[in-house]
Amino acid sequence: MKRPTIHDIAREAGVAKSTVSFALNGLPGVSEATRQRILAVAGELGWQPSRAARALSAAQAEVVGLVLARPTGLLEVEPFFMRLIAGVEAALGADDIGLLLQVVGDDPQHELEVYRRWWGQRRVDGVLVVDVRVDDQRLPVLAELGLPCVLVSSEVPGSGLTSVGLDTKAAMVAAVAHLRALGHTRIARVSGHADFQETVLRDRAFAETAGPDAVIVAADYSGERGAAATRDLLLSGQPPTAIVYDNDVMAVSAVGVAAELGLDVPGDLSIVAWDDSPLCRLPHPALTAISRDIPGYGAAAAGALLRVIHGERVPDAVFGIPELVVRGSTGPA
Amino acid sequence: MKRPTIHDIAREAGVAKSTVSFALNGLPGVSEATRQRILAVAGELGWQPSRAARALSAAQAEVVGLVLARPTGLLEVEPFFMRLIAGVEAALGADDIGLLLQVVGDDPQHELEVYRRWWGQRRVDGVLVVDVRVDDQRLPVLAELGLPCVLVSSEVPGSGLTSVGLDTKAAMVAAVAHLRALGHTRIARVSGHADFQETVLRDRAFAETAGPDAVIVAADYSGERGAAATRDLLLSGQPPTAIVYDNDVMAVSAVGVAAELGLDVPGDLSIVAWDDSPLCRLPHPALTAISRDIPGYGAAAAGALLRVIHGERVPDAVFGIPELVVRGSTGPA
DNA sequence: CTGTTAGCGCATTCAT
DNA sequence: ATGAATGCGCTAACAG
Repeated sequence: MKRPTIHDIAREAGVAKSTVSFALNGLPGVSEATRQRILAVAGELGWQPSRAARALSAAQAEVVGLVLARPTGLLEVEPFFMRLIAGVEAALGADDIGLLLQVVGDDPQHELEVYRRWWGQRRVDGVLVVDVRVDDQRLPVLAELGLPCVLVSSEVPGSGLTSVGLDTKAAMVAAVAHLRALGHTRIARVSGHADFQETVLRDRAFAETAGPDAVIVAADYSGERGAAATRDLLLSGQPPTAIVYDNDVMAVSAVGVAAELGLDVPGDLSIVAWDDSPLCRLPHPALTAISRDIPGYGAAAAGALLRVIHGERVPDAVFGIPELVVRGSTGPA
Repeated sequence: MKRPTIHDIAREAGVAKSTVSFALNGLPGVSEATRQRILAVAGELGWQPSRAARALSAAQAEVVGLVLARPTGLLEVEPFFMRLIAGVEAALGADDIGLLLQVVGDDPQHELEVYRRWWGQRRVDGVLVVDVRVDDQRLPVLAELGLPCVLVSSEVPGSGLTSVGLDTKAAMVAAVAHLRALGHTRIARVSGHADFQETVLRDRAFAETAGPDAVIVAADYSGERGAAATRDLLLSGQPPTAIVYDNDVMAVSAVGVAAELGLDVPGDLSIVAWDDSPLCRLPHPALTAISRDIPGYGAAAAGALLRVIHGERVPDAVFGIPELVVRGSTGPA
């Protein structure tokens, strides 16, 4: 009544353990007849390989890790991560690789500590790294540790680490062009964490697209900061007629701010969200948004990680084509 | 330049492997002097235990699993899970137990398949089970497999499985009492998945509190269904003046519906959300909500799971005291 | 084609 | 107090 082992199968089938191992792993060196018999016995016994034993022997955990390092107040309402994870697991599932998740506060030291432990104990074979910052202090450590990883981020030239990115520029162009076409000239943007690399890229893309003096107010992806930034913009001397937000959460909060100030959306203010999670359909009017295939993105990143773990040298990649989904929150200037 | 093992430490310190093992694990049978020397050497060498070896030897994965089985459209915007996970890991971190996460579509068979694999391969030592349904088909399987688990749910009498729940009745009473005090008499409720056990409990609590003929419209936690239910209610012959929602997402969408219908919140409609995630502060007015310590709840459930894994018989428990946080979305009838 | 054997790194029992 | 020996379940190199 205990877990059957290869040894049990061997005894039951009247062959040697190694024969069983070969048969089970589809390796040559076993006659088709014996292989079938072994498989049958394994099936009857309900045998499943022991992960621990396999991991020890193969020196492979068959697990990849993901650390989420944001204050939970930010994490829990940010749909991006669950969507990413869903995609990651789709790619991992085929090889039956597990995903070890760790959410740590906002402490980069803590995050590095997790990587050191995970890799030191070979608890994971590699990790996916999100929220890459400018001059990210994690990157050199990761490189030095030799922990296989893929940056879920645009490329980071000096790092020597593989990245899988999204086309930020194209997305920004789509958003701004849409607003321009509606006649907007005073277009502003409320950005995410100022020291995320992605934010800097969007800053640049926005400046190149909306003009160098287009206003950007820095926020941090949270509803609070997003709302505050929106208030600042709308109560300023020259309020914008359209605002592009760096995520859905801040864009949703902007609808609230408009209501609070008695402004009509999109009559007085057009709003563009970024990511296009189901959050965009919560407010009225529903939000026009930059839409990207986040699950697909996660799957691509996970696929790249598997190859990196496998020892391949994987080139940086850019995933997918952003699209603008027009809903009620944008209208003529 | 490769990973040091206990053997290396033993050689370096001039003792036997077992002595090193004893010293490292704080077991008696080693002189204090040797212990110190061994610890010093281990530190110099940067030794870390191999998880795979330890797991094989101890027949313990030191990992617990969590399967999330909802359509991703629902998962990604539901803050509950990330908050729960944050709490779970807080409890797991102390013992350095990992959390293996698996998101599967909406397929209960698929979920059971995951449990069978995880347990068959001893990839996890136990699991946390969420979204418990009425006559949940997973429960007997879990019990039969002998996979240690804790239901993140109110108790399920016949199941033989340990549960950690929240005080649903108290929460409902708080919500309804608040609305009653404001003079509301036509109070309705928009519920989550009809076949979740929690929904049934809330149905009953609502009927007991708001009166047996208080209207309940069944939805599924999604913004779409929540909005549709709200529309149904508000466009009916006797529209309610207050609605209690089973989660934050549907409550936020209700603000949108009110705006769409030209109704004032809370002037024409009072809204109570359930969970009190940061989502509640996104709309204007901000949402009054039933607040529960979800991270704490997750930690409690994880703690119970650890004890179950340890072989203890853990009694069902109810965690924490729900509170009503009053914000702008509720007002006099 | 099949069986024997020796690790993987750690825990632990049993002698010394 | 310390060291030698064995097993966890699987893989793989080797000999038969």
